[in-house]
Amino acid sequence: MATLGELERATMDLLWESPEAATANELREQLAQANPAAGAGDGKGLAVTTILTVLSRLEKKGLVERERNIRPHRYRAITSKAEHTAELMHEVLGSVNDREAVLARFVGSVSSTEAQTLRRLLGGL
Amino acid sequence: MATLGELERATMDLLWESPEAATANELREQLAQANPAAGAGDGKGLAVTTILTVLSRLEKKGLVERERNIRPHRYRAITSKAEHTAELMHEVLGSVNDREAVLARFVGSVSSTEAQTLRRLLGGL
DNA sequence: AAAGATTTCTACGTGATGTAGAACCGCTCA
DNA sequence: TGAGCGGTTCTACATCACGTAGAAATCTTT
Repeated sequence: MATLGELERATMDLLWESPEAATANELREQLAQANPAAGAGDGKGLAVTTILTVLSRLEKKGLVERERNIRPHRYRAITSKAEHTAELMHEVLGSVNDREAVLARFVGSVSSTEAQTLRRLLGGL
Repeated sequence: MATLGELERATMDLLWESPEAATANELREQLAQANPAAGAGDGKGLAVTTILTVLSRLEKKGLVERERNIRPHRYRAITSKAEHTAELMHEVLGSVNDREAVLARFVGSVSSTEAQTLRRLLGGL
């Protein structure tokens, strides 16, 4: 799994929140809305081609898929954000030998309520 | 926490395994040993300046500190690899709103033995 | 002081990412 | 059916991170 740039992440966040597949233009507008052109306020935000480029790259990275049959292509996230994030965590964890040591520190610095959540999720109740 | 390049990671791995602080030259040799010059075998591997540059960057990133008072500066990792990895995991987790959803998927895709480990670590026994 | 060891500065190549113009393509409307 | 138009792909440039290292500056040691 690769690391995402700022615009890539913003785009993914929109796609992750959208239940429906979105078009590049829709995303472009949502991005403009969320990002009121901090600084040089040109009003319309990014160019559509920019969004399309980013979407293509995200597709290449396997995070996004699109419907090519309809004309304004519609894009959707392939996995949920939660799924993706969990995978990232596993990936990080997979880069070490002593996994237990890492897990120990990981759960060690979790809030007590979250620890509770974890116990529940582990079926330990 | 930033993402590490290949050489940066290799260097950190050496520092993480070393109980003593190491000099750039020592690291240079260890890297040459671990990496038998795959391809153009020049024998001595990377230049010392290369190692020093990488170490400076790692220092700037807050992963490494050095003793400047003695002459061949000695470098040491500031945190353990386990600590660092656990922090990374927390960082990833911190980038979402629905933490529980992520944790659910995370523990859901852990081996049963590892789940056992987690329960133990959580004091659930 | 000269020579050697060590560190800092400066710099270049490459790849990822932000950003977008130019060109191409299919559909609609006059 | 030809001109436009919205939409997509190609190509391209700037910036930044990282690998890599020479040149220059700075200790150490004899």
